[in-house]
Amino acid sequence: MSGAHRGRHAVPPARYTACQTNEIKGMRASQFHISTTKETPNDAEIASHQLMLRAGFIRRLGSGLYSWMPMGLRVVRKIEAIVREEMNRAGALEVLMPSVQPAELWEESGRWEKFGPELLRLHDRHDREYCVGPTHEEVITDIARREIKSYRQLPINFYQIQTKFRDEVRPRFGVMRAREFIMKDGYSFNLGEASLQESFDSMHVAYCNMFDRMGLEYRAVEADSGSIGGAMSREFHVLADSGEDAVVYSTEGDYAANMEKAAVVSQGSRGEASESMASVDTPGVHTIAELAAQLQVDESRCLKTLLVQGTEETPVVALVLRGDHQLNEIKAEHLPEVASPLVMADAETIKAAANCDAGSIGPVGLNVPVIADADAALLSDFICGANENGKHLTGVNWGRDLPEPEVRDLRNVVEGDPSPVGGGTLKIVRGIEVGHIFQLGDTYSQSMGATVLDENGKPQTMMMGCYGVGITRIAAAAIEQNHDERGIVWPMAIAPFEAVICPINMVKSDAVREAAEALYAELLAAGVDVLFDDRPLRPGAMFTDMELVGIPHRFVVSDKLLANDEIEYRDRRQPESEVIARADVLSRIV
RNA sequence: CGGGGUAUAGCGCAGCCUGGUAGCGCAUCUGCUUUGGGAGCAGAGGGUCGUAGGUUCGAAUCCUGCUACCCCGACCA
Repeated sequence: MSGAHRGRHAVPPARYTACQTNEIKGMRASQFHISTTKETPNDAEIASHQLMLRAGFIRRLGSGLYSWMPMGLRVVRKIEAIVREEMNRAGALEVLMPSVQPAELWEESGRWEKFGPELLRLHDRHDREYCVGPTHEEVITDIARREIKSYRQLPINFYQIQTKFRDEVRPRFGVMRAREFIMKDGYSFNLGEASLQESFDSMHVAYCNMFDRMGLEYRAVEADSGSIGGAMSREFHVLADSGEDAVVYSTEGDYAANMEKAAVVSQGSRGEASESMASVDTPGVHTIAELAAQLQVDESRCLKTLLVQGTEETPVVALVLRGDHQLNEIKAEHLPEVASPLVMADAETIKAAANCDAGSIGPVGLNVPVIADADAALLSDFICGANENGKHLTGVNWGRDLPEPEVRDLRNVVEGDPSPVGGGTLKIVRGIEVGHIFQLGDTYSQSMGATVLDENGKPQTMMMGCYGVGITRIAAAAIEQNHDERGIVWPMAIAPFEAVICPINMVKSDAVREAAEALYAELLAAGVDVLFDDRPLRPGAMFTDMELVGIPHRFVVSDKLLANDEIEYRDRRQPESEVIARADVLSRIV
């Protein structure tokens, strides 16, 4: 085609080259904006928030609202570039949808009602209702139903990288949980489950590629798919001690799951009853810890009984767990007998149902349905509340002193539990959720009428998958995982600059200036994204700044070193610097 | 939305208890010196003390309302 049209141009058209963010490489510090602080802002709680503020990456505008400053934006752009490349490589197509969305679409899907106050709603001058998009299922489904008419156009996967707004109850931790944030959201449209599974699998691979390239330690875990139902769902967590989620993984095999989802495999069998049931006085005992301490027994021999809201037929349900175990609320609210979302019974309800206060409830003689966790059901000669304030029962046995309970998996897994898949035992670590992929099925396509004609000319509702990545959250998560007492330690792929040149006393030494300029030119030519710190700063201030900002490679140029044709090199992760030959510079980074 | 806390210069804080007209460190600006781990000296600029009202001769300080922000519990990338 170029040949056919060339003749129409008096001058040959310019040759367009690929333009990616990374093409704009290099910077002189004197031409940039670096604003670091020595002191930690007092409202920043976690390391990433503190360091991003101190290093001048972000500035707060209002609650949950942050501006990205030039240094920080470089990180965001690099993360975006990696995400974009991996999405494109997986065959997804980039679009850009409006962030303001008409209410009508949300009414069609039913979410205008369902999505509570987290949805920021607004009116235009004609008093029409809109929302600022927290996500884009409605818009993309609207696009798909207009654009996609034939099964021949499927499968197709659209994505965008865009600002989202969620009116979080409590924004915190800086950009980790902001109200406005940048997200990559993608949506696949498929004909049939098998095709959906293929799209899902390809996204799983793409996500692994992204996080691998970013140099992050992460885990893909099984997750609860929420109200949508039994569809496939995977969360991607960056591992960091400050993470808000508990991630469970097996010491052997690939099993990994969110704590919410991790299944307990109950083992062992119930012992013989050897004691007879007796009542003991336990004045002032309200917790399992107090009970175990007073009776000199292990918490695992005690039962805790929680009353929760049930259904219309049985408004109150008792959930029974071993004293040392924690209730898994997600598992509980999935039970048909239990209200969803889970609501703990209030003091009045407890009084009415058990005739006592919260610290003294027990399953014996309790006139509500009793559902026991599998491990609680295995206990014999156990201790539990007597449904009378200040009293507990000892030597209690299922089947003898009270009916056998309904048995379910109700608890959180604990470290050392057997893995439900593939052997090994479970470990628990903290994670920050930075990605989530799941199969939506036909939830939106059904309610919004997104169909295609199949090969028989029959309309078929498309299946959908939904794939999210928290771009700005990744920046924060990467810092949580990679920092030390001096500042940030960026992985190379998402560092604001890959290397920095620090000249010593350049204002006085033309030799240092010339050598630093030459090194800058050489690194740029080699394609290194390098910052030339040409500010007239003393060395200490310069080093401290660059370590706070977290640039992975540092080259120091000084008269002393130049005399031997040497450069000092320091890897940000290493405790010491080393002197290397001038000629070896490139070998350290490229 | 419940519970707790804070609001004084760009940032971090003192002053408040016991009212008398605002101070320290960092940062900023000027000059000189300094230059391998956040330099020193000298000087300068910058605050209607969150906001509205009340008490008082007089309020940063005492009282009341409001607002904003932060922290702890139910949501999510």
